[in-house]
Amino acid sequence: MPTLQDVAHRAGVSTATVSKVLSNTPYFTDQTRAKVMQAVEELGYVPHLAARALSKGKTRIIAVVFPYLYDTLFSDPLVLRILEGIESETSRQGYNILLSTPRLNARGPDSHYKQLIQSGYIDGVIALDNVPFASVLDPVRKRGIPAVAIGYYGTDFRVVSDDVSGGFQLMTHVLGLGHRRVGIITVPFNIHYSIQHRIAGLRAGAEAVGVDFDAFPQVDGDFSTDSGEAGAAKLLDAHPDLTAIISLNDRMAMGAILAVRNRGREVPRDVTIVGYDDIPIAATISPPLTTIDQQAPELGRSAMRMLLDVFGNHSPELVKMPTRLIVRQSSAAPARWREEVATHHDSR
Amino acid sequence: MPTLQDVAHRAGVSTATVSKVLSNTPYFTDQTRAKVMQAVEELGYVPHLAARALSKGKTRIIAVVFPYLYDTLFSDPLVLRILEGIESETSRQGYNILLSTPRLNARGPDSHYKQLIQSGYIDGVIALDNVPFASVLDPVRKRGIPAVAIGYYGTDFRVVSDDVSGGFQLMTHVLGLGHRRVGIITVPFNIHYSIQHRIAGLRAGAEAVGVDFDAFPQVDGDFSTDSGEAGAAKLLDAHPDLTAIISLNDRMAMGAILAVRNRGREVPRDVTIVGYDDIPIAATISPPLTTIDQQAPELGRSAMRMLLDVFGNHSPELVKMPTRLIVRQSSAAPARWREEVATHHDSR
DNA sequence: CTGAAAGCGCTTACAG
DNA sequence: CTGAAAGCGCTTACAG
Repeated sequence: MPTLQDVAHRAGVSTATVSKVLSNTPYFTDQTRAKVMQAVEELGYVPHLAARALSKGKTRIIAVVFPYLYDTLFSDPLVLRILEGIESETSRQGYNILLSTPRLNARGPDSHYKQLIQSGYIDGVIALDNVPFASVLDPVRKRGIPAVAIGYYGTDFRVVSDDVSGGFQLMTHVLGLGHRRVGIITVPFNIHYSIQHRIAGLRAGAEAVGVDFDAFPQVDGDFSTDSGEAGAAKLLDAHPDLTAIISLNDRMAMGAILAVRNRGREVPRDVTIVGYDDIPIAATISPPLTTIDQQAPELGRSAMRMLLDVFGNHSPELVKMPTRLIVRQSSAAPARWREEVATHHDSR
Repeated sequence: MPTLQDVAHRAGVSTATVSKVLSNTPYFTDQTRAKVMQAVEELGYVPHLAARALSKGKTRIIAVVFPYLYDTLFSDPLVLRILEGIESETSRQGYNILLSTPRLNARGPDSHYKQLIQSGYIDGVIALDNVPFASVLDPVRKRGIPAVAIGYYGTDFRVVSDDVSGGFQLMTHVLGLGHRRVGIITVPFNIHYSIQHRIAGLRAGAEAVGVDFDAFPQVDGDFSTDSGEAGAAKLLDAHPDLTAIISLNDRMAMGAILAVRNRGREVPRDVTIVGYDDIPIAATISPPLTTIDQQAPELGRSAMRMLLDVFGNHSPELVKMPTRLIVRQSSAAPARWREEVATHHDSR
């Protein structure tokens, strides 16, 4: 591979000159500039990034860190959407993505990851950081590397989805349809900060309509479809009069739809089901799912833009990404069910 | 950050000694070894990867290349599963993943990607390479970087799923249930090599049972759920007597289920639907989908292991990953439908 | 068994 | 406007 030296020789100038011309320093004759560019062209010269990294102290590599907490990391479509957003902005800016999925437990992330962070390979970090018991950003902060978190934790510079508003939209939609017996499938608080905010939003939504949130039965799932099915089963069996179930992610909502069907009822005729996330599949299942769009790709893009701000020594403010209620066919007014319930039961 | 020099000073030895001790060269007093290790410990020394990369010519960075061809890249669950496999093996071996998603068209991949490949940052490449008109591995080959393709194209060292066998399993399963009027939803040949092989497998399966494959109607989709729904609609409207539809991916199969329902029929009672890929959602939709498991994570792991072989100057043979037929509730014998069809129609 | 020295390919004050 | 030289932090023949 041709080096800077080779280019310098062929152009008849010093390596310093080549370097400066290539980095677009001003104050150069058009002539030298042309000579250099021609030599670059003829030799097919491409800068050696490791060498540049060593002398500049900058690698143009961004570590994208998704802690490997649950097995859901690689089965969660949301992760891929966020990655898509980060990638689009990152490549547009000429940065590269080093994908890191450290194992994380209460004692912190694994040592291979910690070495990577300290290795000088990384200009900046974008991390999903949403668990209370440990942060993948601890070693990053210690090392003084610019970092942005997508989540409620770990650093001053953060991008979050407006989970409170999402919860609010979901609850007011369901109550607005006329439902008053609503079950909720959530996830243990300590697993995920976002969930706490979504719950707060649900509560605020109920209060706004003048309904007692604490009267609504809740069960815990673990994000998986199976846990949603089990949770909905538990809710429906304990509270047969429920007309709606709010699930705090889409996959659990899909499980809830199955549970409703298994009990010989229909969605949304008998029970309204709403989810959260708007994963790609949500629009195409049957019935298509009413849910909250988090704008995951935009979350990722926004994080990368914020990181560039941090590079520039700015102190960007928290970005709170608005959520959007996506109304599809899985939610409907409860009226019909109430009218039909008597005859429906008789006909069995 | 402490450097090798700092460690050398504190341990009272030369940098050469520190370097060699750390790289586990033999021939050292236990004493010097201990002194060095202690200094490393006390200083919290971590090697600077860019410096090491420059002097060794090795970065321990693997580029994982997913060409950005269709928008399906980031909405295809299979991609995430393959990435999961690559990641697990890669991190186990102490390598890092640089994720690259070059834009690819007939003139080849974009120039940012080509620069990256030539930049000296990359020790090896694992690429999804499955389109006939251009290869992301061209620049890699030119640069002489070791590479493994997951797919039918681009390099001598390849890992593929046994698509022929997958097609064979699918067809013999459907025919084995007794179906003889089978529609097929595929994708234009020129988009994806795997599809050609799956079709060949379908044909072989039909021939093995003594059925004329060419008598089965085919329509083209584009991998999306919507296209599957449209395709199935076309098939069912043109051939109302079909009792089974084979879709060459799961998302199109999910669309096909919708199309069946929209026509007032049921899966699998009236029409059997089978898919391909076993994406995570396939098990949890209603009815759960009969499909082919490609073992995507194992495909990824296997590619990384093969790359290590190539690093070691071996010439690994093509790996053909076996597929597994996953029988779920979306497929059933057509008998019942045939018995009921008359009365069923009358009752409308 | 250990060290001095050159070199990996770039960039960047510093001079001129 | 251009260049000589030092330096980024490591590794690796080569000596001893």
